Amino acid sequence: MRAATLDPPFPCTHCPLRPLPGFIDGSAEERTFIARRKLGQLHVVAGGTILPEGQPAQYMFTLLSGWAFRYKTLSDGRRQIMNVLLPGDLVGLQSHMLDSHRHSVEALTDVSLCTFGRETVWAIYKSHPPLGFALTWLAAHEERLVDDAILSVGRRSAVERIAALMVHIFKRAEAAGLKQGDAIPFPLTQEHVADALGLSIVHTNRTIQHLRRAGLIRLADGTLSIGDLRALRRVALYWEQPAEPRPLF
Amino acid sequence: MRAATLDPPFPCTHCPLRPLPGFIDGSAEERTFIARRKLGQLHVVAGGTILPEGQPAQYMFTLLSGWAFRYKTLSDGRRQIMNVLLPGDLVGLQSHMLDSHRHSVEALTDVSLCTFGRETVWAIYKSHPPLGFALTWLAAHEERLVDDAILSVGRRSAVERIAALMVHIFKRAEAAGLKQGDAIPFPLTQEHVADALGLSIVHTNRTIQHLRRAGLIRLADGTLSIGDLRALRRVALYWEQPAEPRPLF
DNA sequence: CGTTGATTTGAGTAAGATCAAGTCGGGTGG
DNA sequence: CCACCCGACTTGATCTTACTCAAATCAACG
Repeated sequence: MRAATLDPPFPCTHCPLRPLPGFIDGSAEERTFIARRKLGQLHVVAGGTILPEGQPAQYMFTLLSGWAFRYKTLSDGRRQIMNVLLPGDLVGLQSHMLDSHRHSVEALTDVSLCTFGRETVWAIYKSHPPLGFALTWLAAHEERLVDDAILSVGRRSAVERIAALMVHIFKRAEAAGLKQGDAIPFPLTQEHVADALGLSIVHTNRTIQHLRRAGLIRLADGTLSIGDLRALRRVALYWEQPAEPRPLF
Repeated sequence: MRAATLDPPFPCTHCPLRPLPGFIDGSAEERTFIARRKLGQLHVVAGGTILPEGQPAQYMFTLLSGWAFRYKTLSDGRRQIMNVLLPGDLVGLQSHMLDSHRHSVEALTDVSLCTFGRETVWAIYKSHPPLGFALTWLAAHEERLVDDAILSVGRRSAVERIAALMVHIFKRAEAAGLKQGDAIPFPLTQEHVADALGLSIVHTNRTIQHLRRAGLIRLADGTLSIGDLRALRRVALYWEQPAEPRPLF
């Protein structure tokens, strides 16, 4: 399943993410500090495992391109997806702090990741306090995403959950520069959606169709577009604060 | 509902939490740094609001004594409890990073909190890198708790959820030094349990009774004890790593 | 002693799960 | 080129878990 290669460092000066409006530039000095620390790019094919639950943490990554997701499983195989990971997202910060991976991460599409060594994290705090702060910021931000997710899974109905997830992913993909026209790529299968929302596949399917027939989402061929965002938000009881610019490592 | 008073600083040298085995001591220098930054103790009565969702973040707290919980609500009132807070837990770190409270925090019992000002967080990163690291550690740890919670809510049955919650709270209360004999205080009502697990009150009640009759938990008069921890774990499909010692602010 | 919050019980219902097939499209190998 | 395979998606039928509504109990408290 796993096919991974480590390429020589892609020059951070040509980082495709940094120029996006959603990311904080940081000082030139900080940027070169990060660039120097980068070990290279890891490529993982769709379906491959990026981090395996239980193993000791070794590297930390920034997702450079492609989609991934974070999940846990129960011993009998039931799976819960905690979060979807998009370009710019940090992979493995939590694992790094707690010394071992408390969840798995799997590539949803072919993926490339900027790779950092274990010692980098500590170096950040010691020599670049603002970057240390940024790391905590990212941890707090990630926690907020999971907080939102648990609200959905615990208290929203199936339609509301699907609607909320679609809005959420749409906005994040947009911020990551993935929107083309009025559509974003949507590489999740209905099984992924089900596992993210605590629903069965069958019910997920019927609920998606319901939203499709209501004209609230267009979802086909791995592409999602939303006709009336406000209406979909209303269905989901979902209002988020406008996304703040975020640090990038 | 809210009744809060701010007392003059309780001397950190007599901190009742620091000596507990679950907490990291830190250097004497770090301890005095924290002690100096402490503004005083905030007391909130049971049922009072500690942080209100939506408001700008102003203070950060360490829960010194009592129980609290973190939650979000949907616009129609449905409530999801994300996490229970015990002595030693940091309150409002996430809010601090994201500038405003993305969730509410309510006191479950009468509560007292060590209070820190907004500027303290930044000072930590600038002058005490290891404490900055510890802050991120705590954020990562909190995220792990929510990750575990969403696994329960999304993929465990009602019995499994209740069982997992009981084990989880029991172990955490124990680590916070709250175990007396083989029992811990359990100030949550069944409504709290329901809102933490995404269940209705009625079903929560029946499920708790089920576990009681099976002899797996004793829960009465605000007190919880567990006869056979291993058996309860088996019911919950719940195995956690042994708790690591954690930083304390 | 009435009120209030928490827990409990009963009855009926609905949302969503499970089981079982079937479709559809894109590879793959003969 | 075509048969067939496989994964993703669909559909139908049935069943179960958990929800809703309603009311009773019970203890604490003023």
